[in-house]
Amino acid sequence: MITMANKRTTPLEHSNIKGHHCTVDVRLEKLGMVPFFQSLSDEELREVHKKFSSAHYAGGETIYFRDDKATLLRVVVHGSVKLVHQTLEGKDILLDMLKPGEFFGSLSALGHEAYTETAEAQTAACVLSIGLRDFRAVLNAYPSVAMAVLDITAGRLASSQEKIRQLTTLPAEKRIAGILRALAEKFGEESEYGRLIQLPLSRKELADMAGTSAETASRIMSRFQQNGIVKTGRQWVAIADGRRLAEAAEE
Amino acid sequence: MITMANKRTTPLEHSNIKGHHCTVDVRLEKLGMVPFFQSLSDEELREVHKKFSSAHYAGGETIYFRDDKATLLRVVVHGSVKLVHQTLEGKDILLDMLKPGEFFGSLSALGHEAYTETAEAQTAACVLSIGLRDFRAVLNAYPSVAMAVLDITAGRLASSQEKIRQLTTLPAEKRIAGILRALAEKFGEESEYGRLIQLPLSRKELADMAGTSAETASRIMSRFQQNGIVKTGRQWVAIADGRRLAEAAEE
DNA sequence: CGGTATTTTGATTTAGCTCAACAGACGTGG
DNA sequence: CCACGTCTGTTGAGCTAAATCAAAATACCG
Repeated sequence: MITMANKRTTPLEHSNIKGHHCTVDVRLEKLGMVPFFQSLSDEELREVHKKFSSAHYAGGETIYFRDDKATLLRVVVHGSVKLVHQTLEGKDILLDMLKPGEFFGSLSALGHEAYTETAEAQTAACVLSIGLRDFRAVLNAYPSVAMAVLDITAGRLASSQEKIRQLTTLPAEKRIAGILRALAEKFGEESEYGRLIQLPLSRKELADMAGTSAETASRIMSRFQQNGIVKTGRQWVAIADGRRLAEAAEE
Repeated sequence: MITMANKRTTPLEHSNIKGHHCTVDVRLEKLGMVPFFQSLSDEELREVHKKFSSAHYAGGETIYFRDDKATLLRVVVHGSVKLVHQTLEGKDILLDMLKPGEFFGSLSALGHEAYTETAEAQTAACVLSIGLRDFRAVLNAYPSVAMAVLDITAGRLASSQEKIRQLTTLPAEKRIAGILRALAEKFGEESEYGRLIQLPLSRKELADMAGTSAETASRIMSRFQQNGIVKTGRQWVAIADGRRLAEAAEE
């Protein structure tokens, strides 16, 4: 249970992780928690782990840019990473926010393709990476891993199509409500304000996820707060009334 | 080169395929053309083919409904199939249009999941299907096939995210222009009208692909026709000036 | 030739964008 | 610890692309 004296001070836990937290032990442990490596034995896991190298990023730091040559597949070990499509006119699309255990980067590229999005550490983050060639070798060696990766990718495709549906059929308010629900599900922790989304989450980011403008996102959040559905401040959001939020997302 | 006397009569070739066209020979030949089976030898292909059964659908016929229990993976052998998200208010989202060699249906479901979209034969179509369990066995037996399926799925995820970008950043006209380009690329054949999209393609379908209304799609198509960019009639579209269409899709 | 489905076109409405100004929070350095 | 500058968020006022509503016109089908 997180508590704060001053209502408006950010209630987020700032995990001031330093580079030294990414020890081999932590990395191995986290790698075993990655969904598609769960089928591996400790022995196999240790073998696979050798192929990975680790890196640490400060919050806000870019991990790779769109159109960079895609050579690595990465796994979030600690912190959170966001995937962004940046457009020419400075309008961003926030595609996904990843938490430990999720992978990103290149998959299909047999070699010389480029990343289709930019990856940025949202909080301080520890990330493992493996060369594509090595990863393909792992997939060949362990069909169960390949299967799991396929399942996850197919799942992401389904979510992406669901998002298209929401963009074309739902008004901004319902889209935001849906996004808040998903974020609370994924990053939420109980707090005195309700289910607190453990991420620095600005209006602009919400807007970029919902495909709307920061102003519209702000207005909608104000309305939600007035109605007692959320409690929110600068860079943070907590769900005060999940029931009513679900209703607001209702179609 | 397709020619027609009357300008307004549909210039589409109506492939009046009958059930008997889906012979074993044709099926085997087509299966070999499927991207993810290309790595297999004739021997292996014949073996895999045994697991498939075939079905024929009339144009407009539904192959499966959203929320049906997902048990089969299917491959288009002849004709075209469209994948649609139907919403409560009758607003459809056209997710994809598939041509021979492409697969659809369930992938990840290890068992008791449901289809996330509805599949409908757009023209008369011949479709092969394989039980999920059998397909997983094929993937396990032939890692190269699993790899190819993963590549294709990752590619579809990228397209889907690209579509999200277009929906949130581009005006309807540019989205339609982009869609016409993609369709012409995939289904186009040269004709007296220019590159003719070999599909029955209504304004409503275009609208459902672009996430706009049929009226808006109609207005945009009229404008394109006035400018000499396309030639179009009831249920058909041909690209008269690919250059200018590309400009219209420009961002 | 009548009936139906598709497309076009017009008129009106509106959600949400943009522009603009302001206010609150945060951090930093004095 | 306070003053100041810089972000982030709030709020208001118009504006616009596109939705919706409503006919009419055109193409296809038997």
